Amino acid sequence: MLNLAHTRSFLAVIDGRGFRAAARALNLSPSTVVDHINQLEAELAAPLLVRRRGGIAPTPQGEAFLPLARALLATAERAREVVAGFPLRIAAASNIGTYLLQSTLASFTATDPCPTELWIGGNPKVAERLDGRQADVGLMEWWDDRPGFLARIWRREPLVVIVDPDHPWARRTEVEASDLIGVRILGGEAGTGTGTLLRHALGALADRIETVNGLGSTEAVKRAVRAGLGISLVLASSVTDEVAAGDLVALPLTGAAIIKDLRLIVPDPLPAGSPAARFAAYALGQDMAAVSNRLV
Amino acid sequence: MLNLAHTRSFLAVIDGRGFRAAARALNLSPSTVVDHINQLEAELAAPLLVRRRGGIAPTPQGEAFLPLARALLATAERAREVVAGFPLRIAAASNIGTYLLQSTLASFTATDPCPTELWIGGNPKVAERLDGRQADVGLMEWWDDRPGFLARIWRREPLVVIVDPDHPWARRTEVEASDLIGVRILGGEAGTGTGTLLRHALGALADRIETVNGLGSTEAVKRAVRAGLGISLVLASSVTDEVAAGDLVALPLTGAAIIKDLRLIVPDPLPAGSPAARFAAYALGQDMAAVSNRLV
DNA sequence: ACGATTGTTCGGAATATCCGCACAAATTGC
DNA sequence: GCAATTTGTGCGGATATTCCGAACAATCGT
Repeated sequence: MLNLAHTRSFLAVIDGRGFRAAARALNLSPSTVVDHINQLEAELAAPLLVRRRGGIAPTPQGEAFLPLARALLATAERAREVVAGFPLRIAAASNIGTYLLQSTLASFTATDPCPTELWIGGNPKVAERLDGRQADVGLMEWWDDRPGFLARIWRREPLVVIVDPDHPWARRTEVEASDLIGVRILGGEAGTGTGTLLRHALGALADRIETVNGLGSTEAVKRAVRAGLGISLVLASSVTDEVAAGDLVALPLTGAAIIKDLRLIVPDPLPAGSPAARFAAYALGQDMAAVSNRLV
Repeated sequence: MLNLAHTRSFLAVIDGRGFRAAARALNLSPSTVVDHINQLEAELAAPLLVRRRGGIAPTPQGEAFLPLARALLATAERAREVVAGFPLRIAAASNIGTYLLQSTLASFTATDPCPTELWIGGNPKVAERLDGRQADVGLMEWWDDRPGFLARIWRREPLVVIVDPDHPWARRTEVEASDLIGVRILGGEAGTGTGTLLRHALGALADRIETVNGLGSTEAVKRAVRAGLGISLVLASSVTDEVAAGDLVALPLTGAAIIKDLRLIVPDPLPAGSPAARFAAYALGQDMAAVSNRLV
């Protein structure tokens, strides 16, 4: 089978009018270029170059091969560009995508200027997009270990209790898990990420909490809390602005700290050097392949 | 650098809708095909195939790569065809080309149907064509060891004395070298292949022979001998027809047999498997590479 | 005639290729 | 249902390829 590296050497020899110049242009040793040409000639079973006193010249076969060789290399280059041109499609769960990912993504694209597409939606939708290969990287609050993917914990974000500034707890510096009993908690209903986490953290007290559902987004929850409709548990990062502005009060949970493990998911045969691999390496601060059990 | 063998495996997997079928089609083991796809994905830094329950499917990148991969393989194939389509250009000295080569060439093209071109001319012209790369193989009576070529003795043909049927020697069965003294010999003048050979074989008697020049071709020599203008020394093979028909009498030389070494010449970096190499191997009954000191 | 340059061969270390085997998961057959 | 088959995959190692530095022959410039 024809070898593109050998073909490239042939073109370099023609263009550089010599083996030495070709070797210099390709960062190879001259003897390697000689090897390449010899193998190319053996492969095509025809002499391609006449080595003569002084310079070199293509044989008729070499002359005929020349445009095809150029086409070959150009096509290979175009293939690389076309494939590399595909944007990195990130799918993130809404609060991750809205509050946490932006800065990471901005600094990533600053160091690695590859086109990216960020899609934000609910956790199940993220999983769905990963499954349907509509996303190259997923960021979500849980992962169900379905096969064909690798999952790593990206960040461990604590949940904080948020109350409106007029709430009785507004002056407190922390909240005990047991304080949550009997209080109306907005969001965090059973089945959601936060809800599951909440019930798990409270243990035996889990069935005595009171949650209100129907509030889709974190933004809606925040508005409801500010309106004094109840308290809530959200990612600390999602309320930094409101806390700074005095619109909301965030209180850490003590006794049973609730940590949300935010996971980064990639399809398992993850080609090394691909945008997805580069982003994962950047986000995790380490190469994903380091912990993968596959050749990537 | 992109690898065409890997690319071919990719196409085979797509076309065969699976790794196993691809491996079968390419006479490879399935694990090799897996390797190829993995390396291709690493090379292009993008996933190309989704391995799913049952079958496989190309990713968007794979879909985009597909036509380029096909173009790549098609171009490589066309390159091979174009280069292979060049005819084998044989240049032969006139008597070799006229009397000896025809049968060899005919049986060669019967076993190896590659397009051939036979050019017949004088010995110096043959060397000239080799030097100017207008011939891929040369067949001639001597070789001056110019660099860049390999020479092998193709055949060792004895020269015979030919006389016309009415000549006093016509009833003899052989001729002594010393008999040639004082006899008018047509052709064989100093400087020609036969002339040099003749003088070398006769040794001390060399300066006592009488040659007539001005007869270019062997055919002209034969006509002159039949006309009783003198005798001559020619390749035995060049007069088999006339001897059989009784138009000429051929007599072997004794005492100092004159053997003409017919040489086959090819350019030195002789690509293995090329038409020239195949012809040389066929004509010599052995691979030229076996005695070459180069990688061919 | 001399050194500088060029193409080449040679031997070796690093690397890639390819396969047989074994395993896991999914599919098929009964 | 459950075993048998099929399919993709990971692993280890025999084999081949790749690539280089060093040394050499031939050529060119001056």
